[in-house]
Amino acid sequence: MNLLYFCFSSYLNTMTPKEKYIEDVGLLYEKYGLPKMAGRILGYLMSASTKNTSFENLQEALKASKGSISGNINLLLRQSLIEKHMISGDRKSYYKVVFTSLNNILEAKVKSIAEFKQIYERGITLVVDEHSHNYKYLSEVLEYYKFLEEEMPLLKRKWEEKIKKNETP
Amino acid sequence: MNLLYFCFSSYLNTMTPKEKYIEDVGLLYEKYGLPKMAGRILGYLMSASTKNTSFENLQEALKASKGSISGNINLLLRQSLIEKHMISGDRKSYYKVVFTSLNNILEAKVKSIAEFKQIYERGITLVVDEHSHNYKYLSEVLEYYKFLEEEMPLLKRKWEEKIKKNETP
DNA sequence: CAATAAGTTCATTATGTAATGAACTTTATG
DNA sequence: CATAAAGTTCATTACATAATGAACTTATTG
Repeated sequence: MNLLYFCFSSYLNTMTPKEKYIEDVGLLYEKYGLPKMAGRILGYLMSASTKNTSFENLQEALKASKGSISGNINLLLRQSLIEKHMISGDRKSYYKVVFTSLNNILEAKVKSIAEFKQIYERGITLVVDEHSHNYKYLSEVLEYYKFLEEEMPLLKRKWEEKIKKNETP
Repeated sequence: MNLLYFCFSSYLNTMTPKEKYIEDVGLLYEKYGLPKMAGRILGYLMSASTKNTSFENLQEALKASKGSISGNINLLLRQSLIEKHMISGDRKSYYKVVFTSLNNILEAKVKSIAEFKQIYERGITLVVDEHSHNYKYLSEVLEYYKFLEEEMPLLKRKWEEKIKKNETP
């Protein structure tokens, strides 16, 4: 993208659908706790039409510093949201979104359920009066989280079975 | 809490279990997107042994400014996480955690599922080659979100039935 | 082995969000 | 109706987190 285009596009406030998409993915992931740049990287990788996306590609497309790209790539690698692959005879690193870990989504949910469940369990030990509003409140919420904790593995299994059916019809 | 206690407790790094609890609830909610102060208010309200908690109680317990308490109370009210109640002959406002909206938890989840689903739907329109890694990736994730979107209402119903049984045994 | 490419590290700067506190509005009371 | 209590608003300050960019490491190639 050259300077002329850049000036025009920002003046007229136009973006290609792809550029818009990248920014929106960035914002969505930011909303759910990742750095915006990490989200933008995911947006670029997800909407990429070329097979191989390098560090350099990302830097140019997202117009960000090496440091930021490097840091956020490694964050995404640690969270298994992307993976690195190499091409023989080429010293660059290439990245793509991870295909396998769909259950990551549910697993993250299960984790957060466990965290809240613990907080409610602790809370209940601090409320002395068993007839109080709070005691009843905390007990019920706790029940709900226990329910969710039981149900999540069932949901996971249900998904796995559905996949199996589709693969061997 | 007097100054002497404050100096001691911070110097020795001791906190009552309740104080520790309030801070931990604050951190947990901060992690999931609420301002820390809003989380601390929830922590205080949840672990309160007294029936009525006023604005003033909160301000004293959390050692925060009126402005911060006010802003965060109203945030929590808007999100239906707490509710206000009045006492006749008393011009103060009192607050408590909301008992009813357990399904808020699931509903928030359903909303976030819808947001991600939309992002994947948009992404798929940007990837031209139907045999590419990304096309397959986005299609599968999209399937998964559709599955979750279908399952959530079922889960909700299951919970409601479980509650009904417990109420009329 | 010098030169360069690829990526990392980290001190500095920038940005966004939250808390503060003083001034203000609203409501009640003697 | 003056006074005070209860809470809100908002400009300012503080804080936490992210991005930058230059110096650095590591690997590669002519």
